[in-house]
Amino acid sequence: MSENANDPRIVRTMHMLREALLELMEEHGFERITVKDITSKAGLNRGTFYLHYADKFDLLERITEDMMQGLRQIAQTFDPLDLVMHESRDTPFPFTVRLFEYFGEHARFFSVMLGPKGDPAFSVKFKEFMQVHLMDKFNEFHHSEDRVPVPWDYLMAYLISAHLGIVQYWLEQGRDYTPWDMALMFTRMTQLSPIQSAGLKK
Amino acid sequence: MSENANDPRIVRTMHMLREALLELMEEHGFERITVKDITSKAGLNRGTFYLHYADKFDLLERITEDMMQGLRQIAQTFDPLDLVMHESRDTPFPFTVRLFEYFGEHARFFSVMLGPKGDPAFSVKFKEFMQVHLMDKFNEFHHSEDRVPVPWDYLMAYLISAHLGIVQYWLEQGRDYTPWDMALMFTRMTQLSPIQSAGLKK
DNA sequence: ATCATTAATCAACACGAAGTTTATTTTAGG
DNA sequence: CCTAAAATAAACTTCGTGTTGATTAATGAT
Repeated sequence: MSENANDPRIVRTMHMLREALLELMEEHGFERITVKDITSKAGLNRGTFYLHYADKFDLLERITEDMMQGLRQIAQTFDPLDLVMHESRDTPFPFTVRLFEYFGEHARFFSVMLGPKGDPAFSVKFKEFMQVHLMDKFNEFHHSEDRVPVPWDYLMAYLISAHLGIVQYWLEQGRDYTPWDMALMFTRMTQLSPIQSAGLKK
Repeated sequence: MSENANDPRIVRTMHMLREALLELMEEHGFERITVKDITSKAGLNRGTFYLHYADKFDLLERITEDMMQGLRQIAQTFDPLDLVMHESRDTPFPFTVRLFEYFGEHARFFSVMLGPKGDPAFSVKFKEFMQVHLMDKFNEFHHSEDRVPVPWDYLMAYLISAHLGIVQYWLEQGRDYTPWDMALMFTRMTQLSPIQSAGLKK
């Protein structure tokens, strides 16, 4: 054989461990979970766990890294032309729609990780992602430092956290709107409020 | 003696355990901390811990409850007249100033708990507090359901999370503005952006 | 200053999970 | 069918937990 990551047994085992962890996190939160819990929920031997992961932290990190990778991949497809195309119309960025679709596809992960049983460090990662891929696109508008009612960095913190809150709430509500609706909310909120807070427009 | 909570030994011990926990959380996060760590950092016998708390979760809950109690006490002093008084002027609510002073007084706690090593469940508690004591005051403006660009509950989630983000960022930055400045930021942000997002004003 | 009360310390204990190791069984694929 | 590697099984050490009983130290009232 000699193959490693392609072995169907490994793929299957890792998948079951990941699913088991997320299910347990939903119930008890990461803190209360033991490796024993994970493997018994996955129907695997406890020793098998250590064949693939160092500990439960390692397992969570691997899952997280995969999800962030997925987000970065979507971010690559971002077209700067969209900024111009959708500036004045009341339509969402296709890029943002795609993001919400991704959240929906991996709803359990994002729901747990961004929820009350989740990992606050992940929220930070997530915010950094939004800073780079959503906010920095708008920073072209930011040139003059004078006469702004609110410091620029605080406005950024405000907006990023606000957007995170929207995603969290959407997941909590069981995704009661479509990704398209949500992306449109994003667009509207970033176009109506923040620009005025920054003092760039009446 | 027969006194209980007044005994200076108890007060001293509990205080040292609380301080030790917060220091350790800053370093390693709650998850990695053991009761052994806490007591040895506090310079106390491990058995002493169990004289006062059931486990490390219990300890954290007690601290948290005390802090929330402090917040609720401040919230009681809120004067509805402030809403009218400060509506059009560019001045912060005294109530909000007082809140930021409180965050500053207990900066270590809030900084840790709302930070990447903190407890996401606390952020939820904190949001609930803001919902009740900040947002619900403004809900008078909300009467007509039709023709709003963004659903009301999503706007609330947006605003609350945004405000939380401001507090978090302020603590991260080492409180580089005064509580007065911060409260003014709150006032400006809630007055400039959200009302327009709600479609109540051009 | 003395003394009864109670907190804090110390040592020992059983228990459970962690992480490792070795031998054995099962499974995938040439 | 047969080989390589993954999964299982069982044993083992280590470590933290939560508890208990005996001892020492401190507090506050007399």
